[in-house]
Amino acid sequence: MYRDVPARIDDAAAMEAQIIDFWGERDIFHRSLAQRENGPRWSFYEGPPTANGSPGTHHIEARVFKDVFPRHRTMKGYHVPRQAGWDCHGLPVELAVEKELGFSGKQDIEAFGVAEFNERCRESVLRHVDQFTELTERMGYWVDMDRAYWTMSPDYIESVWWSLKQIFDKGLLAQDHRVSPYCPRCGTGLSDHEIAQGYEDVVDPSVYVRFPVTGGDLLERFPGLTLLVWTTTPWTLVSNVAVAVQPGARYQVVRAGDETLLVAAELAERVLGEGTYDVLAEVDGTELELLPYRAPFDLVPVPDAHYVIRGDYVTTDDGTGLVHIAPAFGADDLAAAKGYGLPMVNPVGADGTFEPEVPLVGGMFFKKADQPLLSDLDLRGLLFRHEPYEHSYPHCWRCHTPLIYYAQPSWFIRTTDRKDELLAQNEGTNWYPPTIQWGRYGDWLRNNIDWALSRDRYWGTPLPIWRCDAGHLTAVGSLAELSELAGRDVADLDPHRPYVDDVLIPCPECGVPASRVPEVIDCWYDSGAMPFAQFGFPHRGREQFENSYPADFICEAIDQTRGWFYTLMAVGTLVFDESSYRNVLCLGHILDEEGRKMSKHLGNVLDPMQLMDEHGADSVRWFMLASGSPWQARRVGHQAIGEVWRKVLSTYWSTVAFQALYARASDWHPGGTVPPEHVMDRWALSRAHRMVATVDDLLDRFDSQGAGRELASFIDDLSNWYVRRSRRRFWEGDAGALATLHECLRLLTLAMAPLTPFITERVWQDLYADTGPESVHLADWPTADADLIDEELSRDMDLVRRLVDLGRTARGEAGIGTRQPLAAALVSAPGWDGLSAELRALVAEELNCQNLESLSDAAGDLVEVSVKPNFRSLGARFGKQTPAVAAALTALDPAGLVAQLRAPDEPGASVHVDGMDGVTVGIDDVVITETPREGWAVASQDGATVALDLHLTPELVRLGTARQLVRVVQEARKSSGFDVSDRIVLRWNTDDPTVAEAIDEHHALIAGEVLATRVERATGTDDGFSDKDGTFRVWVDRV
RNA sequence: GGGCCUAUAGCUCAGCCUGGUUAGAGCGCUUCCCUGAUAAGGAAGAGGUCGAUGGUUCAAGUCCAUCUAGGCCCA
Repeated sequence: MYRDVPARIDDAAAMEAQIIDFWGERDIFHRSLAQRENGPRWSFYEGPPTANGSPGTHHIEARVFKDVFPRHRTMKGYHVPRQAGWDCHGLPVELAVEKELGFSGKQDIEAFGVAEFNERCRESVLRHVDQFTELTERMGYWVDMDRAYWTMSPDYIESVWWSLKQIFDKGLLAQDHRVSPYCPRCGTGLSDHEIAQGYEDVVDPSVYVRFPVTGGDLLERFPGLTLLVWTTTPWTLVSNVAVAVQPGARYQVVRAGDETLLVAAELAERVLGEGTYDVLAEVDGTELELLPYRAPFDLVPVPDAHYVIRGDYVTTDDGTGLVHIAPAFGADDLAAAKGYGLPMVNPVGADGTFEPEVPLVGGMFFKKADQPLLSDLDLRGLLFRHEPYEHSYPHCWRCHTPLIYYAQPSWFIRTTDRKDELLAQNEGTNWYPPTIQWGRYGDWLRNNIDWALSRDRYWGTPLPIWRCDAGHLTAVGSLAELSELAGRDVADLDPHRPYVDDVLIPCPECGVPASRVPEVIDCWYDSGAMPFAQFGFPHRGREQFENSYPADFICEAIDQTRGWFYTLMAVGTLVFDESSYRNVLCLGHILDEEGRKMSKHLGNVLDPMQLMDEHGADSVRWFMLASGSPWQARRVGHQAIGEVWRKVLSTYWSTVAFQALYARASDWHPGGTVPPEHVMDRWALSRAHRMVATVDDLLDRFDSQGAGRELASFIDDLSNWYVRRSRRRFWEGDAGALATLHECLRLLTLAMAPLTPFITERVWQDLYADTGPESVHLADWPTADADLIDEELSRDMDLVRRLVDLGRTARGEAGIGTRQPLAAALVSAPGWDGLSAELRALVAEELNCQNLESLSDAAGDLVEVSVKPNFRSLGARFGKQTPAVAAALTALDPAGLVAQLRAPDEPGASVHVDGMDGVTVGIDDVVITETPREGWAVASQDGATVALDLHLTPELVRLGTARQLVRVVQEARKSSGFDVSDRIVLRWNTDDPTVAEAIDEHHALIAGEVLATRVERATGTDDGFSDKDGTFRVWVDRV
């Protein structure tokens, strides 16, 4: 028996809260996993959100997609364990804590104490994880949070250590001096994918500086020769050691005013201005090699330097083609300078300021040094030109400090050694959308550079490498291993700094004490290691790991292409020679209603909890899944989410409420199967089974938008066609109708359950839990029965609905309401002749016409025929000749042509076309439109015509009046709050004798329609209900 | 400078892979209709050079090229 179902859900959030309690009380999530334990495995990896702040609306997006596909697969019988995870380490957490403590750099942390600082970091993580847990539960994301992996847990760290040791043993983990972007505020280098997050547009000086040549043949030929050098980082000029030119490029010695300048031929005009100089000579870049010059500054000693060198990377795209070289501050610079044995000059300290003893700029932050240096150059006449230059420059993604390209020792993973394998792994990965694979992501892989792994920080996985004074390196793969090496039990040690730093081991090679290197690792490595570290593999969880690797499905937003998607693939490929995922769904970002990124800065952030409390989690979920394309940036707003409820979920609910209302009213119980006989029932079931097959297929292909579209369209068909057309049968308690809607709603509820788990659970509890599994989420995915899918009936029903629409159009244009019965309608449409009597009756009833006839049966004179070529079918047959055939068809007498085409024993009509032989067209090659000549209200579209007989007899008018009265009485019943099965006494009154006559004549019909036990004429004229013209008045009383 | 995405009604978006001669939906506006479930539903009206140009084709919103604008990502 159904539960009593309210007509409306007024408070979606309250309903959802009850459902969350229900799931919790009955442990439905865990049971949904347990009951599939023996099913085939479908492996999903949860990308851990960084627990460094409060969750935002964009977290709902990714988490909905991570929920819907595992739910679908689970219903289909797969075992889909879902372990939650939290990304605990890293700069973001440290920065948040620094901010809380009011720190401004590493010195403060050292003074405060690393142990205490890391304890604060741990607390901060716990705090933020609580908020994520709350969001996750509220939105109905089913993921196992009781067994969540924490990247800061000792088990996890040990797994990471193990994998790093694997990589170390393969010779792929090494320390190197390299120029890499470095954040002077945070005091650490950043990896490439971190830099990717932090480009900001800035205005830097673009300066052209004179470097006077001090020797060589060229100077003898051109006294006063000066190199014109371009740079956007004037502060690096202090550390200049050389100038690089492109070998093979042409350089010109030019006379401009009283100066003799050297500049790339291609750039001379752009730099100097057209017609302002004379070219004195032209030389190749190689001829300039070793040409000495005077450095722009003499603030720090730079021995054995300051001459022109070759630089293959130098371009003549911008600047002057003469590139200033400062090896400490540019990767290319360092490489080019190395070949000449040039010194590396670095007067900038780790905090980003010039060494105090440097004249002019000592103690100054590097960026701040540009201005005084430029003024000095200007004073000395070396500044040729100075203009602002807007470009994007990398900044620290957390603290927004401009990064400095800085030579320093760092630990790298040599991913470039495994580039081909990474490309091969990518080849075997399915990307949604596919363009990412060889677009954005493939591009990144092809330009792969080594992974800068180390961070000179505190709160992170310590790099498990011990080094002795002799420089021997020992990689350690677990605390047990460390205990063995150290000769004491450290199995229970917190593997974080500073505790792990206190463990010394005798170097296995030379026996002298070795201590851990000071660095921690990039937290992106932590998350990339989750496929095995989430189980603590290989120290524990071996079976779980082996059963789940690689993942069948992962999903995050597009910013992870160079983040998690990369680190996951890189770690997997390096450690196991196989990428850790097969299918990856890559989501577009969420924007605000104006199409801008959501950011605290702009104040356009939507609070996710508030959003769900206002609209319900189901509406928000549906919006994320089905509104617009998931892999494109989308705008989120209250209006769009509210519409989901009004259009989709509320319509679904009211159909459920309708079914429950009439099932209960007629004491109907689900159970015995009633074979669908009625044409509407057969149609609805066919439609429902097709919906199930379609949604299943789309969800298999990760197309939630398509699935949502199909579900919404089915809900619309069910509510606004099946139910509306079948209402009378429900009033009568028709078992076929009730059984059909029961089954359709069951299929719908199951198919929709992965998308909107709350409302479907509510419906399941109210209608289905009695006769099926106790939760919709413990049910099996429904099987689409191909035998019940009737394509012919679907096509016929489409025609019926088209004809009904046309009939309404015709009524609208004639100004005759649908309630006024008409005597006849004429119909012409392809397929009309094949329509069954019951479907024709449907059209007649819907159009309120007593008779339907075929227009082509009507006398020829009454009918106007027009013929239009059907280009689609003609084009396929006649190609180039299509227009000629079409023109010939149009020129023919339409009536004659149609007669020929319709003749039973002829294959078609032959048409004369100039220059062509034996052209024959069939009935499908034309669109025939038939319309009556006059006296009818007509509507036509695409070869279908409905014509209404507008002639009203007094009988028809009286019947129309009766229908008007019925309608008013129904309205009266409703607004009086009567139950649908209440019997009434109906009293009426009117001044119009023809109206009275109509009511008298049809009183039995009226009584039946409105459930009146008595119909009587009254005398009063006040109160009651009246039609809008006031021609009659009615009173209703419950019996 | 490179890569990718987007451009269709006032707004939000389908349609494009697989070309067919009257380009759709929702929201909003106007008029009308229907309604013993519905915050619904239906019809009509207003609103489109389908970003621009060129090409392929009998036929282009759809395929190709170039360009413009916006966005994302990278150097």
